[in-house]
Amino acid sequence: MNPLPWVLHVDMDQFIAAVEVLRHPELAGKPVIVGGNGDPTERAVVSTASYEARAFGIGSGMPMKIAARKAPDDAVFLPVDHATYDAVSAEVMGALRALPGVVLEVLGWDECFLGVTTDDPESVARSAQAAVLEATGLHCSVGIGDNKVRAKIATEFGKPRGMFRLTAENWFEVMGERGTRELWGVGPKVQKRLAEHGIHTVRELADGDEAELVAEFGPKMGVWYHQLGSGLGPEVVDDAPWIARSHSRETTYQQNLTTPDQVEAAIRSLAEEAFGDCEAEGRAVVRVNLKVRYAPFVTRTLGRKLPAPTLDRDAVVAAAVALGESLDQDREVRLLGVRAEMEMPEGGDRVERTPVRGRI
DNA sequence: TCTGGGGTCCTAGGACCC
DNA sequence: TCTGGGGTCCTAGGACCC
Repeated sequence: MNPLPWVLHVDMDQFIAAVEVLRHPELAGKPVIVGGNGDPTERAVVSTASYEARAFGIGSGMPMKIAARKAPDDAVFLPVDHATYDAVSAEVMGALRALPGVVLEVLGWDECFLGVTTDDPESVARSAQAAVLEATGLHCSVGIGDNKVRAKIATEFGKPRGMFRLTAENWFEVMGERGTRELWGVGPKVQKRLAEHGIHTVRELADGDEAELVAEFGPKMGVWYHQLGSGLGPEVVDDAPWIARSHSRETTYQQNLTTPDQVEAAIRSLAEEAFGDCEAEGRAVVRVNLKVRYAPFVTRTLGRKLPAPTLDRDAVVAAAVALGESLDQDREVRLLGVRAEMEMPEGGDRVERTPVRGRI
């Protein structure tokens, strides 16, 4: 057989919960729920629930208060511990990067793409699983594809601890009759808009009229969604170091902010922290955005380009505070974020990327 | 019922210039 | 007085992902 280029998608099984069980073995077999500071009465959401907790209908993204109502008496709530997950993630990536002949692209704490040219991708997948288990004691699933889209989607069929191959050959057989929501990059809004055009399944999307999709979603996304229906996507795994394009800070307040003074103090503090990330990288700030959630859960964004790229802390904070003055002062603020966008890296030319957002 | 915090990228529409 | 088309930049907002 001829060696061919393959894309493998490696995804840790219930990563955060598994890390917690690893260091607290007595939790094995119990419903474990990790989120916020571990107090289920506070405003926060679930980061990860163990398989035992999922059996009670608890899942990531769910408010902790709701999870607490669904959870059985022996459930364990734990705080999110970023530093530990960072460290374990680095071990996982290190073990995978050491596999012979692979290019590794990190997607998040608990997942990555591996690019490899081989005539036996399943064998590479087994090696990857063994390497991760050996290095960390954790299990992972692997999707094998002829591009990133198919590899990513394949992983779901391999969970837990398994693998699945999805290519042009079996794409429609596996995905054709499934809903568009199962595609990577199609969320609830796009699913609904597609349905309004009579497109409900993956096959219907592939067979859809591209001009109609472009009219609905614009020149880039229209074409992208159409191709997604056929499982088409980028084939190149890129190991270039990831460079952040923006930094932000966001906080949910346990009590709503009700006065202009409280809002200003919050903006000042968040802007200083976000600026600190830019400063640490020595990268100038070009614009400041303010993201605000009013009660009940309405999001507003305001932004301002700075007169010139700057590393002046006071100028950045002042810009954020000035934006805050145009907020609706009559409404209560529950969650507030400040985003400080940074100048693009030198050279400007950027790798063509998957229009699937959210790198980390 | 109650909804995190970190990101990325795309689009619409207005302002402005030639 | 009535009026073009194209390009670029900017702000605001939307959608999605982990």
